[in-house]
Amino acid sequence: MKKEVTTLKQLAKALNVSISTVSRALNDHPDISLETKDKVQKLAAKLNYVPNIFAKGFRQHKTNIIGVIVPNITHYFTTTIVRGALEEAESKGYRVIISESNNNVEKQKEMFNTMLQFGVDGILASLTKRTRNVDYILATLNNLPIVLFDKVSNKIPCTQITINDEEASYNLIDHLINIGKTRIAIIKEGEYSYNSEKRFSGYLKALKEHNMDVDPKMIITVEDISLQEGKRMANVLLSAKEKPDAIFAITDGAAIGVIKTLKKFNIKIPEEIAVVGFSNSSYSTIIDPKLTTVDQPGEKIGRTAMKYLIDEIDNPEENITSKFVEIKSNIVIRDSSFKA
Amino acid sequence: MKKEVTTLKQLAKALNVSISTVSRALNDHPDISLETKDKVQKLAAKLNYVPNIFAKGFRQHKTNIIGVIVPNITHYFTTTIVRGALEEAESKGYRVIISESNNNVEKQKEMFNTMLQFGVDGILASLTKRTRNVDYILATLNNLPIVLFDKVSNKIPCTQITINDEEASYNLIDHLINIGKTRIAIIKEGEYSYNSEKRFSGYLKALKEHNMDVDPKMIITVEDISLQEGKRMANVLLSAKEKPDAIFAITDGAAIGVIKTLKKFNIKIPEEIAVVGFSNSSYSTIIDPKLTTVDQPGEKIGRTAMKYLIDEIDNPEENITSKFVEIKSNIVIRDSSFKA
DNA sequence: CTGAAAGCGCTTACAG
DNA sequence: CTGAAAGCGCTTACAG
Repeated sequence: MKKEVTTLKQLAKALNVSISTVSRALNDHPDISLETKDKVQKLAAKLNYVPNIFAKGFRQHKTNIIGVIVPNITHYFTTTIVRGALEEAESKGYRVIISESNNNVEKQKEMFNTMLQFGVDGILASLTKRTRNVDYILATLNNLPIVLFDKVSNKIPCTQITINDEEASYNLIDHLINIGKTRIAIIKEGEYSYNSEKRFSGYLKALKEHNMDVDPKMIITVEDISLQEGKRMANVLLSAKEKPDAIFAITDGAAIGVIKTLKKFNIKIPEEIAVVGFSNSSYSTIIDPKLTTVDQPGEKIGRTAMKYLIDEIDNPEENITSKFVEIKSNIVIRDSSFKA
Repeated sequence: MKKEVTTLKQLAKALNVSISTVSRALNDHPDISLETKDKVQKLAAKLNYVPNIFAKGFRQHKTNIIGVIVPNITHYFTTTIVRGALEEAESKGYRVIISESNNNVEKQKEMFNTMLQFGVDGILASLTKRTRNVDYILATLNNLPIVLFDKVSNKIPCTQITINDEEASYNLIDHLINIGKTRIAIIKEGEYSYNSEKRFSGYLKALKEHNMDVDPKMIITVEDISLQEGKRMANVLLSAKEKPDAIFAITDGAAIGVIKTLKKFNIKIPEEIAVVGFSNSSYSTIIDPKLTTVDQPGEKIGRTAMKYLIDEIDNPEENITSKFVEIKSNIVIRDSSFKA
């Protein structure tokens, strides 16, 4: 079905010049006379000539395609990152192939391979939560620039873009302490989760700096954090002998689960128990009370990551090195922790 | 930086056979002896040979890449469609290039052109709301198969996948009437919006079939429907002499805006005023009361659309024809319209 | 059963 | 200032 498309050959024939000349004229090569350039370009425009990117890329070992791998494309935060990455890529003449790993390590491995096979110029990836084996990623890194974002891994020596998880988390807890909370619980994931660990260490740091005790009963670790787990773990926390007066759930989803449970028991938020989340997802203003959380600038993360990647594609360096870039995020204080 | 990759040539040299033979052996061509196939395939595996898809595609005038154009990639419904489309495409050996038109007609036009230039094998698109000029799409359609989904246009003779908007909307209104509502308002968009019009006609149809009057005061049309507009328009409806006893907002976002306003005025939902939306977005269970809405099976829409597209790519037909496919959606009754 | 050769559309070092 | 030729990695009709 693909119809005939104008080629250099046809232009050359119509104008009685060589293909080389047409190619140069179209690429504005300095050698070509203005006159020739002019007539070539006019005809090209008239015949709607578009270069065959793949012939070109094939020739130059470049496809102008960048692969993006994300664990779950339905997450709002992810889509804002993708949007930023797309904008940046398109403005520089690149196209983006997207794939979803569904948090499945096997699928992720397959993605890296097919991306390589499809000849992408570089890969932007956020890893699945449980990425243990990174051998194939290291192997890929030998062939292509890779930039990681959000879910990164310090086992991979490449550029990694994250937000200031630890600092933001510290600020959240600091805020809770400042409004008088003294018994702050956290709902987090295990040490396999990069982001969770960072947020947890921000939590610990804040408590320590305020000389507050760390009560193991107030530290809840779940396998896979979610709204459901938030609900469940709020129940667990409420059944403690000494209840918390604030709960930090390391994702908005879980924080919303917590709020739902607290509301069920008619617990006043934030007076009896304050709740804070992380992400500033679009849910955070739908829920009542509106959620205090950390605003993660997704588009900026996406743009920044793509910028670094394209830069590495354009200026290949021999030695691959780790580089950690933190994007600043800010806490957004709302009714779930503070009533004006 | 792109490193050396194993090629047919290298395999041929190493095995002392011709490139043709290697190519055939790898493609399991019946002419080749089992013995040869075996030794070629073994070495290929050992050297980690992956075919260069672009050389192949270039040769065969096929890229195995499909372009997907969506108005806004951050919409949850859109992401579920994309997920379905990705799954289907990947299972058939295709990759997907995604681009966002940001509901901008100029950008959309550019997308179609660069997709063409990048040599995609087909395009899957959801159009921007205000697509008037479709000339360039018709021109593209001459070169490539196009399948439209969600935001479609009957001005373009191609396969179009939507949900049963009219029917679903009819069912919603029917439900409201059955629970005793008699004064049902609708918040919709103008006639430039395909989906809005369909939903509106379902509304009218239901009223008519129940012999209910259509009160123009109960029909609110906004330019661009959103949560904010939902809030605003709920205020307008509340200031009417005769208030509605149910409000149908044609998107969940707007319905949530309506609920927020009603709650502000302490109006009982659903007793005084019931609220229904459309989409079954993830917000619909976050809001209190949970929202009655229409579940749109996004993944199925995506899978179906991609299936049709790939089918058209594989079996090109000479004459392009319109084909309308409706995916069934179901209403989900929740607290905002019915208290058990 | 295997190979030599042409060609997909483009760029570019070389020659003039 | 312009052209002829090689080559990117692959497939396939043709020949043997």
